[in-house]
Amino acid sequence: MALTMKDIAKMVGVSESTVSRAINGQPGVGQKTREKILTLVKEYQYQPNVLAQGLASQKTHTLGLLLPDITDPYFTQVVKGIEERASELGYHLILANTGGSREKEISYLTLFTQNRCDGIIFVGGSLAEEEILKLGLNKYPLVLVNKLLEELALPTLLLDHQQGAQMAGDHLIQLGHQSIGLVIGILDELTNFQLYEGYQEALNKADLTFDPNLVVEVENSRTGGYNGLLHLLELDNPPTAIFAAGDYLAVGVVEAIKTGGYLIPEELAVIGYGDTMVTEIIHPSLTTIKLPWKALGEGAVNQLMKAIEGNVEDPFIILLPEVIRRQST
Amino acid sequence: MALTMKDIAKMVGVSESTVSRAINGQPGVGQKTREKILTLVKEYQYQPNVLAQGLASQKTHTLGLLLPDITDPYFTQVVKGIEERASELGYHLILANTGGSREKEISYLTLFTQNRCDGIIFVGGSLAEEEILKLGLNKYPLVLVNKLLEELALPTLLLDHQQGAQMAGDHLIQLGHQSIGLVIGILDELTNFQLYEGYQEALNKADLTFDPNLVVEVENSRTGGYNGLLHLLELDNPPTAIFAAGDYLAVGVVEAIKTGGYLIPEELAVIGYGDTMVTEIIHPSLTTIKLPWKALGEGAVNQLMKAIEGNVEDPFIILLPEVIRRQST
DNA sequence: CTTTTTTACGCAACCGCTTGCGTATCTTGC
DNA sequence: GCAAGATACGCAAGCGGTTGCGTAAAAAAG
Repeated sequence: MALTMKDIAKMVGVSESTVSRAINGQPGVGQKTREKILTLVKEYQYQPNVLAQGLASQKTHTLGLLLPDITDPYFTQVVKGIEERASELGYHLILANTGGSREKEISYLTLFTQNRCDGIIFVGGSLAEEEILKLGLNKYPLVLVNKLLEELALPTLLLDHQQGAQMAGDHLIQLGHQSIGLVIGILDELTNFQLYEGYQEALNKADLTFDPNLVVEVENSRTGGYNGLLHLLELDNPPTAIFAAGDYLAVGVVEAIKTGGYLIPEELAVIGYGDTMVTEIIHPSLTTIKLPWKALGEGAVNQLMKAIEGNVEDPFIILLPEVIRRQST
Repeated sequence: MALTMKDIAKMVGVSESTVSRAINGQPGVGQKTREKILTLVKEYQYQPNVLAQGLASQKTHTLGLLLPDITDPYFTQVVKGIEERASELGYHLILANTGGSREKEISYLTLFTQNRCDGIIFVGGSLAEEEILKLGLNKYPLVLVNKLLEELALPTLLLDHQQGAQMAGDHLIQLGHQSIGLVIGILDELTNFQLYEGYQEALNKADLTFDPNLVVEVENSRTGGYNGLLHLLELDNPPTAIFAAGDYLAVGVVEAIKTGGYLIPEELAVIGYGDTMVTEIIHPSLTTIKLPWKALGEGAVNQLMKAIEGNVEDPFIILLPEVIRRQST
């Protein structure tokens, strides 16, 4: 059995309260006593029982992390950011992989709120407003990442996809392109729609006219990208550059271009979106928009800390992407 | 404040002990009382305080998960397997991303053993025997995944890389190849050495002579693979098939072959190792050896459960890979 | 050297749940 | 209808810490 505070107290010849105060750096302990206690603590490698601590102090120094899929490469970056920041602040993480199932989300959430965690970070996921309310989570320290519940004023961290698309457009325009094709997933999805808007905005700013024919809406996959590009090549005036609004789309696009025998970027430039690992693996390597997923995670922890302390100044934080230039433009 | 057991007890008009027993399905509670309690519990959504429970019962129903890098796509599969199985069994996970730093490993391990977790799963990582011993972990419920500490008889789960390489070799041999090149990372690394042995074994079994010239040892990366293949092409009798002992190596190899103007798989077949996502993204898609990472995670939890109960029958479990045939062979 | 203020420390209640043991109540058998 | 055994339940002592409050001792003030 591990050492308890009582043991330390007995060895030093003081009460448990004094030991507790000494360890936690609280006032009310004499210089010499404190040193004696701390020395013993070091020597015997005493570590307080976190459960007892949590029970007594109502603080667990643990954060609940809820996400739909831990194998998603974007989310792992978020997790890494969260873990690093949390660890710096002396917090630990309980991991809940929900697989997107509402049932699992609810079950984990109730567990988390049941005196297990000081706060919760909710990445993606499908839970809606009503359910959050029903669980009484709206006034629990909870931060949403990459997920917007408009009616709840919960602290939220998002990526500015609109801006990201605009940066992609700007990049191509700066390189002299006047006719830019957009290969994109279905616009019903919010992210895609935001990208679509950003694309338009970039054209507007540069006084280029928007041509709906240059936009192809496809399934967000490699084959989607492939077919999308073939479609664009059939136009009377095919574009000189493509914004493929997703890296997998971009891979398909690049493949289609190469199959068609065109040169990248000389005859057709391509920019992707997302900066997954595939962008460096294909040839030519892909210029893309890098999304600050890890920073999103770090920011989430910072926000959560504020939520725990009860003073979130600015509930909405929106992070900006960045252009990573490689060989395809 | 959440409901406590005392509240429930008061409502039903019994003592806390009875409530406790009713909830935990223990004997010593009358049929009617039990029902009354359970109804109230449902109605008010009472959930016991896990900290108090853990403190009193010395069981936390929590597992510690230690791994070097959560963004590694192999590890995430392991994590997924662990999470699913643990969740099935009513266990939760504390996540420790150590970045491979010993300091963090030790700090997390001591935390875990400090009444926080019922057991630990240690994936990869750099900690050596002595340190495990020093932490008194050799008799703590601990399972190693993808990491071998020979002198400690800790329950361990490994992948049979030797067998995997043999399967790769067999596959190529069955397709009629007699001269098989091996592009591999440095042989000092255990995994690579095992792959190397498996390759030889496959040749032996088929009565093919082993030619050291066909083996190139390179850095485990895309460029490593690229250069490795160029080297093989310079031989007087270049091989007709390549086993690239890693998917990234394989990507480089494929690139080099395509640059050289050869056809895959007609003139040169390629098989990779690992089945990361890249294998489906490159063209032609890569035949590869799939490693059962997720199963490794599930198995780890099963072993850990046995370790917690104190009866591990067979401490060493070795899982077999599988050939995934695609276009490159 | 006394009086007042400050500091150092102990006491004990509490956090919410578990569990061994004792007793009142209920069955069962004769 | 009563002794003996089984059953249902309560009591109270933990589990290992934290913390408000009271007091004795030390330091500062007069």
